[in-house]
Amino acid sequence: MAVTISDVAQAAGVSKGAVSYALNGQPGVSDATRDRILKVAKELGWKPSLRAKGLSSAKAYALGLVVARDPKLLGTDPFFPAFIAGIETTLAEHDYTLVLSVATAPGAEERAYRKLADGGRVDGVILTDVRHNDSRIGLLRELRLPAVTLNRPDADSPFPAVSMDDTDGITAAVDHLVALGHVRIGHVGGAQEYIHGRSRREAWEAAMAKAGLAADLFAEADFTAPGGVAATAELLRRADRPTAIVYANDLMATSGQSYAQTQGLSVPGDLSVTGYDNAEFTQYLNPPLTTIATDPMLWGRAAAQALLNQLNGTHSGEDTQLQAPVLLVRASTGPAPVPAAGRSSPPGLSG
Amino acid sequence: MAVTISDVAQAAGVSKGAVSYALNGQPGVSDATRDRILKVAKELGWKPSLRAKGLSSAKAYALGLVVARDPKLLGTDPFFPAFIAGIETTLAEHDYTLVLSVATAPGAEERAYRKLADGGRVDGVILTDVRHNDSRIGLLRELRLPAVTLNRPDADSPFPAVSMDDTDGITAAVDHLVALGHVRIGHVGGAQEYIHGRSRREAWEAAMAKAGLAADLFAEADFTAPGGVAATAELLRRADRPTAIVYANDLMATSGQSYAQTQGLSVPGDLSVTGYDNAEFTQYLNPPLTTIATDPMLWGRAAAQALLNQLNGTHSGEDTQLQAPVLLVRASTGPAPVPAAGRSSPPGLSG
DNA sequence: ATTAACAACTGAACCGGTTTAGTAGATATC
DNA sequence: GATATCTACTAAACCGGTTCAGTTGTTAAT
Repeated sequence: MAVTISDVAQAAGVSKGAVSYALNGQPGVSDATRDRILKVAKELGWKPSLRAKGLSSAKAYALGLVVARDPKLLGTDPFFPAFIAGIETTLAEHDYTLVLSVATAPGAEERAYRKLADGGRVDGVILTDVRHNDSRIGLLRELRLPAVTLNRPDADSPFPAVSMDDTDGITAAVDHLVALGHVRIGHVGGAQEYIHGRSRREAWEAAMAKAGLAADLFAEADFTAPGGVAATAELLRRADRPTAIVYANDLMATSGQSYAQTQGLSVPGDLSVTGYDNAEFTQYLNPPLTTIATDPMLWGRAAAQALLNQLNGTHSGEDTQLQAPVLLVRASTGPAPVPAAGRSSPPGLSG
Repeated sequence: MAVTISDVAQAAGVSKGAVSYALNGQPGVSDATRDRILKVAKELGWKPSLRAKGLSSAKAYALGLVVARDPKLLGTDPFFPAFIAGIETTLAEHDYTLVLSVATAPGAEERAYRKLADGGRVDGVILTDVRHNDSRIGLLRELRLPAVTLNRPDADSPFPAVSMDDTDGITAAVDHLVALGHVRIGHVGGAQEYIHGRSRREAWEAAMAKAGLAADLFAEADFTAPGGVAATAELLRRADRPTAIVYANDLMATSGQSYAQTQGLSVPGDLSVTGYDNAEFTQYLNPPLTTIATDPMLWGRAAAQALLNQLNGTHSGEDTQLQAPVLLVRASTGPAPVPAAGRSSPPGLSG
């Protein structure tokens, strides 16, 4: 068997308690004794059992993350891996690990949170993809599970939030398009059930209003590629079809751009396109995608830190506000097309 | 505080031991008593503490996965999210959770495994991205941490493996290109340090040999987009440049295709391209990418199952062999170009 | 000189389960 | 009728830490 605290205590000629004090830097042992104990512990290669520690101190030394996504969609989202990497960089500095749960089926999400809470597997969870009137907030309160939310929920939430304002990025995209002479700038939004779906649409509306333009070219989609195609098709069918579309994420922008091209439109000649997230593949699209670069890793770091602070009681009480994302201009945006005399539709869109 | 086994015992008028027997379906209690105990437990809402269970039964009820990747690269890989989702579907049926570790810095990988092993945070780990002479195998043996590897390591490994043969997919891609009349079929390989990097190259070589073609158009890259660009550039600079390139993954194929297009080559007119993985965005490329569709979710399921089997001693001793991936033909592959008389290079490649 | 305060430790209780050893009562064995 | 066997249970040890309540020896205060 592995070496335990008793082995160390015996080898050092002290009691278990003394070893515990020595290890945890608590008073109750002299410096000389502490050094001796630590030396013996090192020699024996003692690694305190997390299980025993957890039992006696009623902590799990783990944080939970439940990702609710269609598995098909999961692989397409560049956010999570980087976000998780960010969480890890924070946890690596503390004695915590990350327990990841993927809920693919409906209903599985709540079960996942209960599973994490029930046996005391985690000390707290990070809530992503916060929804309008998110039921998870009540659930977590009922389960007495500490949490941190990504962005502040619209419903009343007792949990600290780590926010990254969408407004600036979307505003920058709209401003960029306006500067290029675009007037009919559409928006393909993510599911409005998600607060980041909403906030991006609201940011688009606000930016349009600021520019004195009507925000009437909106199509709701669901952050997926097929959804992006459908929403793009809908916007392009309109009589006053947009000359530019601001998408709520890269995947929809990618599929939307691809769809427009198959319809005979030139990007950016006939249609300018912007994404959101700066997924790496977007720079290899044809044309490379103008998009908004967020920093998911930083977000992960901050969220984990906020949760740890809350757990050890050093939470400031204020939400963490992260730096706003920046617009990356690439080749998918260009000057607004000059309307050709006597022809209102571009080729390929006659249907 | 939460309700414990003692509360249940007291409420049911039995000893703690009886409750434990009743809960775990062990003999030692009559059916009548068992029912009564379970009923009381349910009424009180008792959820046995995983921590206590873990301490007394010396189990963590968790599996570990260490992902060693540059954070930049992480978000681009469609494999992991789906793979993890697969692991979860298996774990959901058992009382296990997944502990995820992301190692971004060099050296962090070994630390991550040690961290998981030391405190007894996990009962076993799943090893992905197995490398040539992978040092982790010795490490895990030293740490006495059970494991399952994805694909069988080339070095001697005591751990069961879950394998998905690359050969068939790559062979199908080469055959497809040969059928289209291609003769100079190159391969942009992943890092040859990885056994899946090697096996894909070997599969390409074997398929070329089978078709009576020379396998001399090889360029090693590293599974990243910039690497794909560099390797593609190298192949296209050759005097006998390829008319088709089989890439070891989608990301390199994407960036390689993009690079070829910027050099004035038409895909597939001048150059046919195939990927590997079937990342969702590949169908929205311009042209959509011919690629090889694996099933990472299935792989995750199988790996988790194999590890659980090993942990409870029901491991069969044989490696699990998964179904081979299939070729998805899309528009990035087409007939080999007919050499134009008097011109050996296409436009744009004069430099 | 006496008491108080304190530092440095020990022994034991405790966290919430599992598991072993033991016991009482019923039933079977000869 | 004495002994063995089985069932259904209990009490207590145990897992490996943390922490509380004492104990001892030393220094400070009066």
